[in-house]
Amino acid sequence: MKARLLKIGFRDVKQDVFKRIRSSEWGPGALLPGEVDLAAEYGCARTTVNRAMQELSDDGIIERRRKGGSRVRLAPSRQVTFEIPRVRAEIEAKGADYCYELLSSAVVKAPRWLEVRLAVPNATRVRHVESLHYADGAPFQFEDRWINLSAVPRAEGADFAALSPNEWLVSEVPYTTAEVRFSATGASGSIATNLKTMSGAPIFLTERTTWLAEAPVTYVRLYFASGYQMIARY
Amino acid sequence: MKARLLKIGFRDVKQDVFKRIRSSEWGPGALLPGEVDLAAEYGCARTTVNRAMQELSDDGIIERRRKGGSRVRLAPSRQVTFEIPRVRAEIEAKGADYCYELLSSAVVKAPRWLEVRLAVPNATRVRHVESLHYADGAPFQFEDRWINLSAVPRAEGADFAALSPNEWLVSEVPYTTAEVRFSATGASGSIATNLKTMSGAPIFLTERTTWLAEAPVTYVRLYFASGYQMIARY
DNA sequence: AAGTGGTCTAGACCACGAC
DNA sequence: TCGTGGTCTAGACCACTTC
Repeated sequence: MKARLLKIGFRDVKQDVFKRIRSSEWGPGALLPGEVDLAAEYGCARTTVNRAMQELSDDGIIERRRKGGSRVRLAPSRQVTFEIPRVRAEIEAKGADYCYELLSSAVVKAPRWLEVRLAVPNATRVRHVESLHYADGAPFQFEDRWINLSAVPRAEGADFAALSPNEWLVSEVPYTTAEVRFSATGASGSIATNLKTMSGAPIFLTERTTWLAEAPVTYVRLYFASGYQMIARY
Repeated sequence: MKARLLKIGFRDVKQDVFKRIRSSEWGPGALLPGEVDLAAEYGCARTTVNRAMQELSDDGIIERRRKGGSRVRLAPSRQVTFEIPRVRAEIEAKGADYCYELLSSAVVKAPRWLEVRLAVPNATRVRHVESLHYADGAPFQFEDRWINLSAVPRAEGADFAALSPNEWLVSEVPYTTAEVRFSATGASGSIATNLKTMSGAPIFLTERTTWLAEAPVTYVRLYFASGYQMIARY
C-alpha cells in the first residue's frame, strides 16, 4: 500500500489500468470494474476514471458499452497516428536545405479520370502543376498536382514559381479534409529523370485528395526519391 | 438566430468553432475568445467548451497556451490516424478468403544487424519465421519475422503452421508499443517468387519493431503484392 | 502579478442496450 | 427494465506564461 501524497489524476488511472492489463490481471476479453468501483478504488471522482477509460478506448486497448461495461479488447486494434508531412518542414527538420523548382504549369480541362476522382462535372477547368522539391540540392520529391479552379478560382493567377502549390494552398485553403493513399510504384520515364533514379526504380507514392467542406479542391501525387521512409510510433 | 431546443454539447461547440475558423471569421494566427467567453456565448459550462477546444487542439486546428489563450494554427498540422492492419482482418474485410502458409522456421542466433535493431546482447537466440498470406488464393503478403526468444521464450515451441506468428503474438503478447516504417522496395528473388511478381517489381514494404515494456519482442518485414494501397482519411 | 488553460469534484440526468 | 457509460454543470484550485 503506497502513500498517496498527491491527488490521483486521469493519467495515473489510465497508466495504472493499462499496467494491470499488461500484467494479465485482466486478460483479453475480461470485464473491467465499473467506473464507480474504480473511482472508489483509486479514491477519485468518477469523471476522472471516465476520462482515463475513454482514452484507453480511443487507444484501442479496451472496448466500452453502455450497460455492458468495459472489456479488454480481444485483438487490440491499435492506431497509428502521424503528422501529415509538409515537404518543406520535413526536409528542414532533417537539417537539410530546402529548395523548390516549378517544372510546368497549365490550365486545362480536367481529364476524365480526374473528373471521376474529384466527382466534378464535365469540362471542369483545373490547373495542372508539376514541380520538384530538393533536399540539399538532391531531388527529394516530385509533385504532380491538379487544382480545381471552380473551387479555388484564385489558384488560376497564383505565382507557383515563387511559392509551391502546397504552401499556397495551405495558406489559402486551410482546414480541409483529405483522403491519403500510400503505395509503391515504379519510376516511369519523366519521374525517373526528375528524381535522377533509374527507370523502373521502386518509388514511394503518396496520393492525396482534398476537400473544403464537400467541395473537391485538389488531387496530388507525390513521388519520393529512393530510400524514403515514412515512420510512425504507437 | 436558431431556436435552441436541446442542450449545447461539446460536439456542437467544436463543430461551430471549426466552422467559424473555416469561414475566416478567425483567420490563421487569430486569438480566439477565452473559454469563459465562449461558454457565455454558447450558454454552456466552461468544461464543455474546454473539451471542444481540447479536441480541436488534438486535431491540430488550434494551439493553446496558458495565459496566452487559444490561437488558430498558422500551418494546420493535421494528423492522419489509421488502424494497424492485421493481415487476416484486412483480407476478410475485403470479402476475400484468407489463407496462410508457413514457409520456413528456424531458431538461430540473431544476426548482427538484428542485434543492433533490437538492441539485444550478442548471441541472443531468435526464431526466424517466413510465411505467406493469401487473399482468394493469390499471394497477398510475404512475412519475414524475427522473434526475440529471451523476451518471449514460449515462442520457441509455438506451432506456426497452425497459427500465424502475427496472430500468435497478438494473443500471447498484446498491448505492446511499436515503431512502424513504410517504404517502397524492389522485389528481390525469393520475394518475387513468393509473391508471383517479376523480379524488381515495386513492392510496398512495412517494417515493424515491437516492444513489451522496454523488452524488444519482434521485428518483422511485410512485403505486399503489387497494387497494394494503404488508405487513411483525416 | 494576473490571466488563461488544465484538471478534479460531486452531483445529476440521459441514452443505449443487455437481460 | 435498469445498470452502465456518456455528458453536462457549477464551482474550485492549480500551473504555466506572458505581462
